[in-house]
Amino acid sequence: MFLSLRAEVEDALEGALSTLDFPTDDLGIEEPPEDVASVLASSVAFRLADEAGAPPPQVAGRIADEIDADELTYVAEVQAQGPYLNFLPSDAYLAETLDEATDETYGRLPDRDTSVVVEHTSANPTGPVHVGRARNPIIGDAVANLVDFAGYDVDRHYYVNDAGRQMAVFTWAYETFDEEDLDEPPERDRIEYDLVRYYRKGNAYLENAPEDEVEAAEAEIESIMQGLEAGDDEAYERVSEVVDQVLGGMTECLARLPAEFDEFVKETRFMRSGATDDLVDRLKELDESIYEEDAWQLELEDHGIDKNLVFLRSDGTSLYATRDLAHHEWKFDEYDRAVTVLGEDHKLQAKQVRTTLELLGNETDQLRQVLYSYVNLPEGKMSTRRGTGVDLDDLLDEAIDRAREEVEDRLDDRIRDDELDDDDIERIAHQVGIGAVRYDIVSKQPTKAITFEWERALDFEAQSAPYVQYVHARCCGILEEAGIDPETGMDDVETAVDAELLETEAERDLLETIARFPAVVDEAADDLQPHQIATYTREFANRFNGFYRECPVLADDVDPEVREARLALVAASKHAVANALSILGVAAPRSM
RNA sequence: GGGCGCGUAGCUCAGUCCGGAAAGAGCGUCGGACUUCUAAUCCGACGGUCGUGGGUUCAAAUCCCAUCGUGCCCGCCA
Repeated sequence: MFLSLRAEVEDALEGALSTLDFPTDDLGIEEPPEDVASVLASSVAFRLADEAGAPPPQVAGRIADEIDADELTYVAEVQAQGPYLNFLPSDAYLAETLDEATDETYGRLPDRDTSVVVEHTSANPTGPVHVGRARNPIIGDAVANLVDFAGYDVDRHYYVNDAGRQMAVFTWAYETFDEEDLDEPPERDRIEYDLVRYYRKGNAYLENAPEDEVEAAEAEIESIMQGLEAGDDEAYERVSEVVDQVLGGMTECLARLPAEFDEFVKETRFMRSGATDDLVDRLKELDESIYEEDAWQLELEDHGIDKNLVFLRSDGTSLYATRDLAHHEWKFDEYDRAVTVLGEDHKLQAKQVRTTLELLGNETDQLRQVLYSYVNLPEGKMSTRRGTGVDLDDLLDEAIDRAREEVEDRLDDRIRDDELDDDDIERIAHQVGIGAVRYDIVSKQPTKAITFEWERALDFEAQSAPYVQYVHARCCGILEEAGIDPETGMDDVETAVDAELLETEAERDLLETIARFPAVVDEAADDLQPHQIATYTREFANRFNGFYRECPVLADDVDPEVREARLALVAASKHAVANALSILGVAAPRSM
């Protein structure tokens, strides 16, 4: 609805400016500050002051006079306030918003008939997911949800690095050592916690064992890598035994967030299919290709990249980057667009990949990269190989535990009786605990550095998930009290209500905020920035709480018609906040 | 040394791409509001030369230049 209003304002303003013989290239349309009653404004009068030979307020006045608001549907009035033009919303605007928003899918944009693959997480299958990389699945999942909600057909991919040296090391260690060689029991009863011990053991061995033993081990590792390169089934199966098990465990951990995938794409796939070999041949043909120090590389200096991209080692094996190029060409074949969420340490590599894909004749506009910076510990980086770091499972467990304590404490303090049973408490603890962890991460710009601290990560105070979740619970509470089941009975809400009955400022503010939701989705999806949705949920919650304070819905002294209108407003609010939370991947509790 | 991020209240952050209305939240501090549709809420107060210095503009947190601090990267690793 906001988008229609905006289009209408643009048209009207453009018309008025051309009638007055002013240029129309920049309409200066902007969103006014909060304390101004309009929904859209324009500062165009500043720019026109010179040309008009009059001060901005006078110019604004002339433009306002030129627009006949009676001819506009969504604009009730155009006011010149000083140098600014303000467009006030009409009742029709609010009525249509209310009508649209009482639909469950409110905010979802029309299908664009465009497929998008969102690749995220793609952590090496070496062990438990740690918090250092937890931003990736959380941001990645939210980006995928966002793009999906914005009307694209989305597939979620996890690109599995199963051909790198570390997987050969892991395979060798898994085959070489036995349970009794390991120092510690698994930290948790799940397969990746068990197997990571072999990986750590293998790495420690390679660092500390006598030289001749290390050499023998290296020979074995090398033979695994050569086997993979040759597309050898036996090597592939040996590595897969480790990869599939570890990945299975990691998938369970990620599912707790929840972050789920449509497909796990292994990089060995592109070695076995011959795609990597073909790609190497094509790379060799490029003008930028050179053969130096026995290795094939690409000189990208002319394209603003100082570092050469080696694509074939002197021993004839490919590199991660080579396979990733083949992987990207495959994605371009299968999808209209590709989005990759990756850590900022891959930035240079991402640039090389993009440039090289372009040199190979690909349309790289369809590739977008979302970069985030890692979460570090106060004492430094987290590492699976060294076993330093906080496991994501532990963080989630702790968050749930603290949320449970919180629920129980609050239950004791409650003035009202809430009929929360043990299942409710457990459900709320999960929704709030995990929601808080996700929200904390997804609500910030991904490029900001984060240092992990328990207290901060587990802060449930306002401006975090529970604040927004509570608004949803309040909506559900009102609906239930009115005899409507928020999960199944939302169709029972009377939607053909008179929006003019919503006459208080709090009601209109809330409705205007609801009206902006689809526009927020549109812009956030364009920018691939889910944190814009989080910012919106905060504003929304703020507005809703204002309404909740000022406007009783079910009280006895509320006029029945006003009651219906307010109930519709609550239903609309419920949909807006539930959908916004679902984009963020944060649960929307029915009670808390 | 070079490339790319980040720097806004004591703390954690929106706002910066696309310049406009005396800079917005939350936490913390202080003071208020539960016989009311759930107080994980709300209301009020205190708190800022938007890292620093220049420039462009009618207008700069936002654009340009310089500078300082900080993070990441600069492997025939992934």
